[in-house]
Amino acid sequence: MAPPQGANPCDQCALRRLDAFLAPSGDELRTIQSFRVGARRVEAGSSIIDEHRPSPQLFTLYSGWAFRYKTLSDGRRQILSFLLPGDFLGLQDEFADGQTHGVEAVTDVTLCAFPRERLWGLFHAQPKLGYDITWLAAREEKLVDDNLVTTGRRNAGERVAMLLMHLYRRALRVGMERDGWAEFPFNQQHIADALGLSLVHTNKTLRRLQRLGLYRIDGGWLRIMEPRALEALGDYFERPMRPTPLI
Amino acid sequence: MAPPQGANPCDQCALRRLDAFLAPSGDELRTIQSFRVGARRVEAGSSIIDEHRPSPQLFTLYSGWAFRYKTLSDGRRQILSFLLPGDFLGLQDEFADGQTHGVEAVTDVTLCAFPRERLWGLFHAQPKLGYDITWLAAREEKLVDDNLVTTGRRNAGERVAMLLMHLYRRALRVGMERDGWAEFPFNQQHIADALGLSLVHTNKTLRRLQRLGLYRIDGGWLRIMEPRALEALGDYFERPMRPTPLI
DNA sequence: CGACTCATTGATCACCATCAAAGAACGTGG
DNA sequence: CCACGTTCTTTGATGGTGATCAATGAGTCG
Repeated sequence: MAPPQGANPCDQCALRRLDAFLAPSGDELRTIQSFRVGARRVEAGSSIIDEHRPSPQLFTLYSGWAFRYKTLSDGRRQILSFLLPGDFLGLQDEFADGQTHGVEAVTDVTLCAFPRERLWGLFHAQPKLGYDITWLAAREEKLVDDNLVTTGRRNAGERVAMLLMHLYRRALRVGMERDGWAEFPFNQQHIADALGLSLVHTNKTLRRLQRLGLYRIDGGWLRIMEPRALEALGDYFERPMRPTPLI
Repeated sequence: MAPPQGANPCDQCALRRLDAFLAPSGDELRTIQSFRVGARRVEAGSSIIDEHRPSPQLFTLYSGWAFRYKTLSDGRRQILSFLLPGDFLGLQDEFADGQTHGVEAVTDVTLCAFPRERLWGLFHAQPKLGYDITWLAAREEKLVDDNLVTTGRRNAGERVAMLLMHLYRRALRVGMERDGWAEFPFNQQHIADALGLSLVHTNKTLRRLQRLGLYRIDGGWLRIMEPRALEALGDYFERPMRPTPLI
């Protein structure tokens, strides 16, 4: 699960073997590798980026699941988006004057770390990588846009349906799948915090959809039994995604 | 209100005189100007970017107010964020395979237009401008993050308080202000759609906060009477923003 | 003046939050 | 190996926030 070690770690990056990611040119790969300053490991439940302290590093999530969140001062928490392998984190800090979000690991997680102060240098040295980072930022915003529609306009059943389909699709995309079951390491508190629902109501809604036979969750794995029904219920039809850059 | 015409329109850009924006180098300004293909005018209530058809152009909003939105298939609408002069629009389309958002003008609006197919060329020619566009994208995502916290975790009074402070601050920043009153061209349907509330409940909540003397709205202008109270109610304390790039 | 849009208010109801408690799963230590 | 603590899930009961329905008022335009 840990990123490769040694002289040219990015050459052997397991993520790059996935269809989900674009192959960079040799030059680009070398630049990425020289931008990289090492790996980091964070265990399940721990903080990757503190909500109120800007991180001196940027990361690409290499393995595991994480999420971005914000909390109000009385403790109410909103999960903004979930992070899977290949996602780039910490970019917002660069421009937000400290008013940003936290990132927490759901499972044990490994990350590739990059020094924030060299971000501009990366754009300068390889404009294509700058373009790719913008791409990743735009994709990330699209996720939040979708989540905002969910919390703003969908009811509980629709929210759950949308989230299950969304996470299932993303897990498949990066190979977190076996025999039609996708990794699903979340507890109901995570789901509630992502959907803007209470824990109790999240539970009741999940059970209702499960009794209808739309999906099953077992031992941290999710299987979608009725994708059409869940898509229709959530009014959420995602097309297969183009391959994206991987920094 | 329209952008300057002539040979070197960006030299006389009124927006660039505001403290809110960073001054580009001469080279950068020339590159921006050559990237620009003209101006466009859209009247209040009309569509700037269609929700389901990717736009062949990118825009910088030059004057007026607009908003980004998504609708569900049964017509429920969620406003994702509001746009003010200086905001850059259409970037997401570049990477989203058509699954994107619409943009609609609240007031009459003018825009500077840029050809999408030359975006990569811009990054290539002037990496600094690529960096700036990433900056703008990250700032935009921060707005959506905040709105997601609002719809997910704030109650009606908190939502309204947060939105009023947010829009007031942003309007002041770009000079849409006179004697402590900020432009406020929104109707209650806009506010409801942005906050994930019904029109009726939005009205009742607005009236309640107004009766408490926290703010006043009159003829399309907003005055905040009790900024501290609104900030505390919304649990939303925004620090003054650094100057941002202007493309 | 009539048509239209938008703001306002009251009445009713449902979805979801909150409160409370018990069950299931798991790890730890006695 | 079992008792116990911890975490997570599940269910029932109750209440409130906000949705929905309905209607009137206010302002504007042709």
